[in-house]
Amino acid sequence: MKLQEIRELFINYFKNLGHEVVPSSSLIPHEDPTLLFTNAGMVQFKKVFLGEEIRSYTRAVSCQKCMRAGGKHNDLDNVGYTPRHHTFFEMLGNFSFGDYFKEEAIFFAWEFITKYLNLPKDKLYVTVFKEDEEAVNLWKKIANFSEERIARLGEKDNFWAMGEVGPCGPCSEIVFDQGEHLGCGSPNCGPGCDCDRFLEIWNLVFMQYEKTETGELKLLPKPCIDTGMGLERVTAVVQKVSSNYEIDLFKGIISEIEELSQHKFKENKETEVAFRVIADHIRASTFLLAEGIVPSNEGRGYVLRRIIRRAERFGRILGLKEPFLYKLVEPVAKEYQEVYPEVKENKELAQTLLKFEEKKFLETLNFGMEILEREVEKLREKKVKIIPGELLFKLYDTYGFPYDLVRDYVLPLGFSLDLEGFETLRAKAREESRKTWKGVLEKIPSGIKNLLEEGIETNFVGYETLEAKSKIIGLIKEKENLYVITEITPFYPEGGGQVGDTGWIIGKSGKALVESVEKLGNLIYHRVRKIDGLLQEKEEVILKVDQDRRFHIARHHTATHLLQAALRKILGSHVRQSGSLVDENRLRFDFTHFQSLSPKEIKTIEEQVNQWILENHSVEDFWMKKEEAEKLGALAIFEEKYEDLVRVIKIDGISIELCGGTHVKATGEIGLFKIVSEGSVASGIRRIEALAGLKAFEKVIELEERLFNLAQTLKTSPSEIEKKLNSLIKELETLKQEVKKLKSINLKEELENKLKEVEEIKGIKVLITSFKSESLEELRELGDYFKNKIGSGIFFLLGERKEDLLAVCMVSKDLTQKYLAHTLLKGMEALGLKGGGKAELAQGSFKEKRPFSEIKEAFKKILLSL
RNA sequence: GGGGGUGUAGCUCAGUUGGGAGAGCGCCGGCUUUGCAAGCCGGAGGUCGACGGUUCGAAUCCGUUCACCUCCA
Repeated sequence: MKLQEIRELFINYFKNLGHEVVPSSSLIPHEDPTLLFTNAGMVQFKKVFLGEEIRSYTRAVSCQKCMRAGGKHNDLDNVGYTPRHHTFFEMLGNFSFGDYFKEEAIFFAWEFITKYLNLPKDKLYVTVFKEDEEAVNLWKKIANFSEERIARLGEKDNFWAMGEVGPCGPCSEIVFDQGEHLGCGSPNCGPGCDCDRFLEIWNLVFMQYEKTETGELKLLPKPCIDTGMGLERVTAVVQKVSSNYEIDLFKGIISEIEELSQHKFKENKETEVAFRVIADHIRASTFLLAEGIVPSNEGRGYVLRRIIRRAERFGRILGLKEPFLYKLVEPVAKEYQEVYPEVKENKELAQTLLKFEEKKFLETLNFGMEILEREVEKLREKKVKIIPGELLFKLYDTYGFPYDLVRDYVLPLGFSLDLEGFETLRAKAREESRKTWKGVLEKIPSGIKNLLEEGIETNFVGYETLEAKSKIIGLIKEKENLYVITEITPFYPEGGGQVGDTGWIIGKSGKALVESVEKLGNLIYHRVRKIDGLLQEKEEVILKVDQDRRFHIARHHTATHLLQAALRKILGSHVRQSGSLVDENRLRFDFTHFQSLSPKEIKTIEEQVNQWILENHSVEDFWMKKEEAEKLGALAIFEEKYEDLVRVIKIDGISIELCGGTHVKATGEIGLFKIVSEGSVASGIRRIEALAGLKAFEKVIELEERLFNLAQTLKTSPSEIEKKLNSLIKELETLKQEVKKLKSINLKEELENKLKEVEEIKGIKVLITSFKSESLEELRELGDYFKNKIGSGIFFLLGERKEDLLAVCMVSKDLTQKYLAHTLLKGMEALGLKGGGKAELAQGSFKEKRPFSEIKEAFKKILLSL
């Protein structure tokens, strides 16, 4: 049976038992900020289990894509060395939300495994929680198991909990005996053993308790079922192969790696590990990229980068030293595109990004290699034969150069490695990083949190109206700020990249200016200022949004949607929003794209957006189920949390986006759209800033005015500016040349006169003179002139500035044996000079001005004294 | 969120207790050559990432900040 068939069989089996077939949710858990990736089938049902969400069904079945890398579950470093570990895998599961419980769950599992997958009964065992006699009895009854086929294990293995508090319960795992030859040989070896012989294939969780904060276990009124069976693992068992990597799904991927590397999968232990790593990681990378995650140096993007780099490193073992991963996207897509369309849709994007990332890693490696070579050379000179832990760590930590590549390079050169030192430093750094974690800054006023806990919510009516009457239900003063909470409000609270509204709250005997509006849960609070008179609790007030400002914002927001649509149309569908800011003055849009936009592209984008504005498409908003919106192809921002019912903004024929913001009614209202800047925010992410409506018009006027002013200054018309400017530049250049010539003639005369001032002291040519110069640089140049002219000698030049005198002392090289410029200069310290320098050149300044003659005499004295 | 590193000419980089901003490649002009490759001579090109401080004087020392690389959370 193929993997594909097992997946279908499982889904259909439970579908026929009345289970709702729920599609896999995204690898990015939108509803759970504590989780980096979806790591189990139950993640998307978490809220249902917690009783915070109610669905129209009570039984569900799913095949969920999962990722275990980074975060709590991290299998990354095991992948390759074991036959079972994956970063990416699929999890089959059936769920009961207060519907059936233990007996049915066990029965279904048993029936599926024995009757549908036809696994031999004599190879099957189970483990149960040691206190769960109910499960023991059910297994005896349903599977006809004798006591020795049931292993009773402790809390660590067979008791499951969602977190510190919340639903939990015992679980039971179905174990498959792979045969004695894989066993550990221990006399205690049995179904609970960790060794390769007894393979856990299906975990059934019986959620029957709720753990309270005091640690007490309360019985749940409606116990639930959550099960999970790794698809790759069960397929391996069904297909009777000894590792997950030998199932049908990996065949195409493995043979492509063989083709590329000219090595065989099972050539030896080392190649086998490398093949597994690459096969696993390319699968994970393809799925992550297909979900819109881009390699970066933090969060999920960082995990992706690590996966790619790890694959790259193992590729080197197979002699793959050029980018190759991107060539493996194709065989991965082939296996999955039917079931996961996102893989097919984002295939090209995944290939491009992978290649880009691979190239970057090669650069990193080259750079690290250079440093390594240099350091190794140094060690050789010092006759050290151990690579110190500090060096290993520095290469790893600072330059991202993996330790095993260092090993491969230095071992043949006869070095050993201080691994212990390396690990110590690494552990220290890790500890340091964890320790300084500060947690999120709490800036929400406590009074508002209290209101939320009381269950108070605000009804937002700002989509329909800009003015509303309501009752004040909260007045909170906290530090400098005053907050007003009303039953309903037309004020849009900051969120979704759109700034909050401003406006006024008007009561019978008071008026307040709304400065900012924020939201906590469903509670909207206004921060207000400048109270005219007094607002009172429970009072009826009028809430009035600043209408002009709101329209400016709406134009910018709708323009943002048009911009995104235009970017996708012109640059490609890999463009995804990765941040956006909309206020009354501008819009800022960050998106994934890996090179800068050409002026031509920018122009085309501007033209497209303006074209759509002229076509005056209608802008509609409506609420719909999230799944339906996704089916329509609505663009959703990743990492953003969306409820089941979502608001959709549809610009007729152009774009559909999930969005909570405020918009214009038709694109024509935007009026004009103008991009003002394009640049980079981080690697792979570009930023565009643009203006809409009146703000764009104002910008154009401003540009026009500047042009006009420029023309006036240049005494020409705006159309002639370039011509005029060019001729001016040319003129300036010739004038510059002339001035230089004249100056040098003048200067030459002056300098020649100065040459007459040269005296001989102790047989040395000495020149002490002053200039009307304000810069040390000039004095140095003058000094150079004399030095060239006279050759051997000592030169002391003074310059005059507003506050002080500058001094430069130069000694020609042949005299530096006896006279040092900086010693000569230091000798003048008694006159208030500060400075220093080297043998040939010293410079400084006199803090207070002194007559030239005095300085000259002093300098001569010093010379004579030496 | 924290640690480490980098930022100097168009590119790759040097710049040594703080004391004259440099090299190679590229670019422009001239010469040499039948032409090309090359060679010779000359030239342009720098807010030394930004801001602030210390100092007579900062690319260099200190502080802040930004960007990029990298390890970790």
